[in-house]
Amino acid sequence: MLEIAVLGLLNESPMHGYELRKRLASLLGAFRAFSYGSLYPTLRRLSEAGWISEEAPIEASAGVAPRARRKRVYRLTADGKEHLAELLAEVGPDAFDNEGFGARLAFFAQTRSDIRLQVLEGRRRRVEEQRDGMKSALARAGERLDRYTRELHEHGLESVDREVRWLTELIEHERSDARRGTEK
Amino acid sequence: MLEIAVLGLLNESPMHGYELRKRLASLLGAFRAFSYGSLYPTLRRLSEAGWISEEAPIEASAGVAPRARRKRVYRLTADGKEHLAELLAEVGPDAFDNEGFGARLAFFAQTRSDIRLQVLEGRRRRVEEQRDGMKSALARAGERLDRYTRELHEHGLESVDREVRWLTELIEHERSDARRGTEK
DNA sequence: TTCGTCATGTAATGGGTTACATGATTAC
DNA sequence: GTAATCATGTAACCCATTACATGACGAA
Repeated sequence: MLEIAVLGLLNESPMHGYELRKRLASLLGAFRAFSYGSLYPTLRRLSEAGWISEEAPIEASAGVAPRARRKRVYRLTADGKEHLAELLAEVGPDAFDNEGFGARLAFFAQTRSDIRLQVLEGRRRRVEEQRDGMKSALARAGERLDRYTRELHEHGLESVDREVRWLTELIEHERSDARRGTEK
Repeated sequence: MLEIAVLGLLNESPMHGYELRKRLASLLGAFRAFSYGSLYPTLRRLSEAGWISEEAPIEASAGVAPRARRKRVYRLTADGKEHLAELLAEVGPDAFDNEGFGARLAFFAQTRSDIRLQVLEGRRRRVEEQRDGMKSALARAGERLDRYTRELHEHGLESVDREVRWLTELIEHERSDARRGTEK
């Protein structure tokens, strides 16, 4: 999750950790922020794996030892680019849960069109299942539930219902794009 | 979170762990399930704290030693009832995030009316802040965003917007209930 | 010169999941 | 008699947060 987000952002442009965190927050819509306590260790790990390179700040030459250890700029390596492409193309179960889907959608512009469609459809299937489960649970227990619990469930149901419709629109859009691409 | 959910459910009726987990899943609308790996240790902890009591299955008297260690039924103690009331009345920041609010709303029927109003209003304030943040972020970056990221943000914005309106309805309902209660 | 914010990091902790292990009970 | 599901539990792990610590830089 953090991994895919970091690699995806660094694919757009090299950055240092602090900046990365801000872009992360705005990208993921403030619903996920990630603290430095997880970001920096992740950068370390990705660097050790060879997926990103770490451009240390310029060491001053003379013996002044300014020890200005600032702005370590990270950039995606060729291996990292490849790894990111693999991650984005993984359409396993993780790609359809809230987090995984959000991360993938955020980098859809960097994703192959056929994969985009698979992700969208898988996500829709998942959300539909959730919706159906909620719907039947509500139908079964609806009368016995107190006002607040029912209200909570109904609002939740409407939310997933809206998401299904939204996904359907995205899928249709994606399909018509694909058609336009092949027919001529 | 698990603590409040477990205590809240046990306040409705005594139950054993397995059953508790199922009720938890349906109560929290399948968006949170909790595995046994967290449920049983929690039951142990709550039991040690004296908030719930553990009714071990009946030991057979004769020397047959049936070691039937099944269905440990848990029930809320007087201390536990008190503790639950305190938890539900805590209107700190935790009460307004997704998890905390969901847990509290699920047990609103067991919550004092004035606390209900505080929780609803705090939650609304929180979601409004989120909405405003998203709105201005979208206004600032909207044009530069690629189609998918924008779509994701817009859908997110609509969702929080809907939640604000929903909360407003709940609050008004709550207020009119309170009026009906005092005016005569 | 002091305050805000930029910038990087670590250690302790937390709250959970996964995978595993065991066995009783029920339905077929 | 065997499969499903009821029922309880543990150990290893994971991914993150919190709190802390440090210090540079720009603006008032």
